[in-house]
Amino acid sequence: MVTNTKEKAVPCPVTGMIELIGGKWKPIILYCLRTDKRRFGELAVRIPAISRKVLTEQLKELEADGLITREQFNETPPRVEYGLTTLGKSLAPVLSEMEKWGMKHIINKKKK
Amino acid sequence: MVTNTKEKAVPCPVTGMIELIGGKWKPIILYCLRTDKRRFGELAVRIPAISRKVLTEQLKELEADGLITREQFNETPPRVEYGLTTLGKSLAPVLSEMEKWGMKHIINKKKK
DNA sequence: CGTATTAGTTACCATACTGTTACTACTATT
DNA sequence: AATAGTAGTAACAGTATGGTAACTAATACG
Repeated sequence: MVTNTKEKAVPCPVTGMIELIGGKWKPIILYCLRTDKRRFGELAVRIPAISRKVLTEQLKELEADGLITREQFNETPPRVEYGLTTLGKSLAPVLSEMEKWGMKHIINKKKK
Repeated sequence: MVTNTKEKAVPCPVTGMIELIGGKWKPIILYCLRTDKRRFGELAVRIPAISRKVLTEQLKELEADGLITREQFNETPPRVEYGLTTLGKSLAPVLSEMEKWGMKHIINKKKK
């Protein structure tokens, strides 16, 4: 975004943020991981609307962007745990504000 | 999102929020309107990467969702001003957190 | 032996999203 | 008379995103 039309374009911090977590699912996945590490199957249960394929893709992207960690245990059946990196944890205030807003303006309205 | 796997699915506040402002452009548009009302052309200049068609669409959706107002002046050449509604203004803390995060973790990293 | 479990992958398809180009109406300016 | 400016719209095209179903490996259980 250009913040001053008379000067050069300035990279917008909001734009940069959207590029990282802008997907339909990423904020939800991060929100789901905010307190604990979770296994792939756990995430799938907690976010029922997402397909496993898309969940895999989103997790890969989040890992590539350094927001989450992936820990694989070579057991049978296999076990994988996802958790937040320091960078991922630093998103907490953002997610928390989103949660607050959603609680106030969406959840309450639906009850009417 | 299901917040407790043993009970029924609970609507996730983050999910609801994403549905409203989850697009690639909506947070940026709202961020752009956070301080002042702006004309269509102004928005187009400040967000150069968006096409006019998509800008029109996104503005319509935001208006339909009650987040922004549209004021049309029947002059020649025509003038239209967009601004935030009370609901739109209530998003300020969310956008502000996004801005802070972006400043810290994206803008600074690019300078390296 | 047949089935269940976990965390995926692969192939294929449908829809959503985004972009480009050209066009509108009306007036002021050159 | 031609051009510029505003805020779009219409038609069309391409890309991105998301979904389904079938399949994998290794072991445990009945």
